[in-house]
Amino acid sequence: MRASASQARLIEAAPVFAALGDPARLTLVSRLCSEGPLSIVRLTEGAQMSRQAVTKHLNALSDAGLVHSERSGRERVWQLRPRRIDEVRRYLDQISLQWDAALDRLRDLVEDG
Amino acid sequence: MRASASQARLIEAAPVFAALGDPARLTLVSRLCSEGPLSIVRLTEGAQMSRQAVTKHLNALSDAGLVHSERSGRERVWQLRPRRIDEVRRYLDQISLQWDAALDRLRDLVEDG
DNA sequence: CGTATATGCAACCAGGAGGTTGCATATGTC
DNA sequence: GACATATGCAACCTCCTGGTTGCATATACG
Repeated sequence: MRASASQARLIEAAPVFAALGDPARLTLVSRLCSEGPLSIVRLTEGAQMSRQAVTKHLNALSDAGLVHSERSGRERVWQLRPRRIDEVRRYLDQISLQWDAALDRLRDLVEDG
Repeated sequence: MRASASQARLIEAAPVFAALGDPARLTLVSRLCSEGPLSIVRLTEGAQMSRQAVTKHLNALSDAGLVHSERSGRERVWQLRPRRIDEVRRYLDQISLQWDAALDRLRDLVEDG
């Protein structure tokens, strides 16, 4: 596995990180975690912003593949996509692995030189 | 562990995710991973932006605790803080755990009801 | 049908993010 | 000291983000 290949894969994670990088959105994710699938109105209760703002954040999370929704009667119910979370975790594992490998190479350089 | 407590901890991760949520910054992180500590000029080579822009991104990563720097002669050398990466990974573990717990609760509700 | 609820959509607005350029400062080298 | 290199700092600009409000639409319910 070349560094450039794994780097290209890592860069794909940027939109996901960006989606998680907002306190309001992280709060929504957390609530969907602890309370399960919820409608927009339910998610707006307790969130200190308008329903429309909540919808915007949910769409941002959806674009990143972190949540998905389904219309149910006159409600739209949102829930998490845990798979995507696991993918992000694997991205971070990749960073750690690359870092460990870099440390090894540096050590070898010192020893060889 | 109450949900509100773990949620509060999760929200603290937002700035770290935001720092990783930019392709340019993820590229810098990746390069520091694969090439080890680098000066600003070295990091600017290959990055398609000015040295000052690179510095801004490095400062953003630094604010999030993901990198740190040290002056060495007339250079400033930047390197990763792998500990912070591990912390973020633990945040994601927390999301997954909460999600699994939520699924269990939902299943119990169905069975009990 | 009429009414209340839940959502969708669009216009609008302030502030910050990400980029640039220009210039000042610090360090290495001769 | 003179010169080249590496960085720091500030002003400036553009665009996107995150928020709002207002109104339209869809569904439940009597």
